Amino acid sequence: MTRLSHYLLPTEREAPADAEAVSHKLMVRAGLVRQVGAGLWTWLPAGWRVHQKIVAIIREEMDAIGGQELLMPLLQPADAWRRTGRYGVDELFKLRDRKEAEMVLAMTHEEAVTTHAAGMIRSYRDLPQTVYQFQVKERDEARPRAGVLRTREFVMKDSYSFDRDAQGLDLSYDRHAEAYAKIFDRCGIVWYRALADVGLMYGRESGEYMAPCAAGENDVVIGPNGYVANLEVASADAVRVELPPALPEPEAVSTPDTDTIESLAAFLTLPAAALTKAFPVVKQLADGSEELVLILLRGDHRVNDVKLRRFFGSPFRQATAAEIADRIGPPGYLGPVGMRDPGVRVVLDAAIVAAPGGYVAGANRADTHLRGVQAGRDFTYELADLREVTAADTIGGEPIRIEPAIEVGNIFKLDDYYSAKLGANYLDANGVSRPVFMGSYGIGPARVAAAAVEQFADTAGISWPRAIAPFDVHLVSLGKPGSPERELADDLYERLAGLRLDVIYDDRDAGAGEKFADAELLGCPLRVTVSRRGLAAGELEVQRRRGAEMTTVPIDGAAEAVAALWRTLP
RNA sequence: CGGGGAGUGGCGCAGUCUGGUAGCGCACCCGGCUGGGGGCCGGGCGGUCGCAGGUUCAAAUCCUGUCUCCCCGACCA
Repeated sequence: MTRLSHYLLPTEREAPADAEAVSHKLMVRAGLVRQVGAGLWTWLPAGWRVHQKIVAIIREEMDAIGGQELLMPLLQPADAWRRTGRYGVDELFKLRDRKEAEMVLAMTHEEAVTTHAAGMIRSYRDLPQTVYQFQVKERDEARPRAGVLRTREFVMKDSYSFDRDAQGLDLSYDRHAEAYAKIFDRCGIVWYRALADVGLMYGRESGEYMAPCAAGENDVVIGPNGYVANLEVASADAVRVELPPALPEPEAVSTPDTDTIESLAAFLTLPAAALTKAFPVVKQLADGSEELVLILLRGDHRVNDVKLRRFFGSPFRQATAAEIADRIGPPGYLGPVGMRDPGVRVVLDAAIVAAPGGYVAGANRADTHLRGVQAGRDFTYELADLREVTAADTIGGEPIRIEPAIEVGNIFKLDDYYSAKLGANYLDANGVSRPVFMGSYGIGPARVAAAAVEQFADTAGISWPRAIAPFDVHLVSLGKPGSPERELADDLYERLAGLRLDVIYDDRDAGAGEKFADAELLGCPLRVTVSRRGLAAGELEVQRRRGAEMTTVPIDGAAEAVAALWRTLP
């Protein structure tokens, strides 16, 4: 019998002073987690029950698509990480053993699993395979934050698929996508699958599973017809803008002390969208060479770094003041026409040419801008979608939303990136050696829990989806030990447990208010109250946590009635 | 990594400017009352004031160094 009088559930009336996120405050207050250090958390018994319920759901769905559970070590030799090029990653914890051998604490397990694949998979007959584990990951985060949302150590479900070729990988990837949809639906959270950046090191395709919530660190763009994309990669139609007519040729305008878009717009009494913003960057190529590029955007738009990096296919940095002065013009008055070095490459954001008319651009001379500038006629350019979507944009004429969200899972097509580097090859039916095609798929159970807290909390506390609540029923007994209502509660506990419900039984010698407040804080889907009052009336009070609706059930057959009600809950 | 803030009993805080016996609320322990929204009365326990060094007759308080934690941003294979 799980009695609250003997259960380690240290609830707090007040949240930690330094907590900001709702999930951080409530998970601490409800006695689910306690902090050990920055980004390092202990899961207390009730919190661990939530975590393990999420794990159980994931395990069932991974098994359902043929996943095979295994366990790989957290502590690993550095060698494989050097070979995949990931040893230099800042977030990777590095250490030495007593023999001074270089070791790492794994942040994921591609190196280990691919090394195993290289040793165990020989023939096309050995493929496909999918393995998975629940294992701790270690990341030396620059800034852990928001309770268990962003930590340095956390359990991840990571799975890895091995296929003969890209088509096989596509199937494994799709099967994971189906499993993930079931997992997040079963966990009862609101989620989106978003288009995502694959990063520089990765292959073809990836998806991010995003749970919208206020504490989210990512922004997702949600449009019509199921369009959902991470803001990093999202595209949309910019707000239309009325432009001044194009002039036969650019015309210089004196614009003293207008080196910001705001001041220039005010000076010319034009909307910011009728101006152009010049953003000089330096593309950094793998061979160490660099190239100065001028990015041109509408005045009301911002550069999206991820899009620009993808466009270049390489990292970039902002140009230095010296580089700008030498080859373009004075800061605040940059533009594509009349650059000191006319050979500087100009890349135009697609939103600029979407509207006809003449733009204003810097003249590359102090205190001077040009009016009536037309791309193509006045300068040569390349076109690319490089701007960050704004909430005012539309898609197909429909409005969009931008919501903060937390990434609870992701799926990647790695192709042969790791297998090629670590020699994971097999012989095909013709005896030809080929690299294994891999996929990598993660879910963070802690983030699923935190997202559920964020999404459903109210002023009284947490409101768990029933599938991942620490307990199904919070049984509250009022009255003194030894009283008839206590005896009834004891009996009810056994009956509910007999119906395979998980019950937490508040048998403490405490006031009703305290017990109710703790029950609402902990957030189990049903609260059942046994009291003298109810006993006299022959009924029990049942409160649904979500919405706080009260009902009563007759004492006779109460357990069955509670179980039936529980099955109807979200 | 840049900026800002904070370390005083389990939690939340005051005291630091202006050096002089370490306090408050909650929690906790004991006794009693109460028993449907964190109730009441009485009596208690608990703190090397993050750490180290210095100044001083005397340091939570002043000085130096250091560690840790939080928030915003950058970053986030």
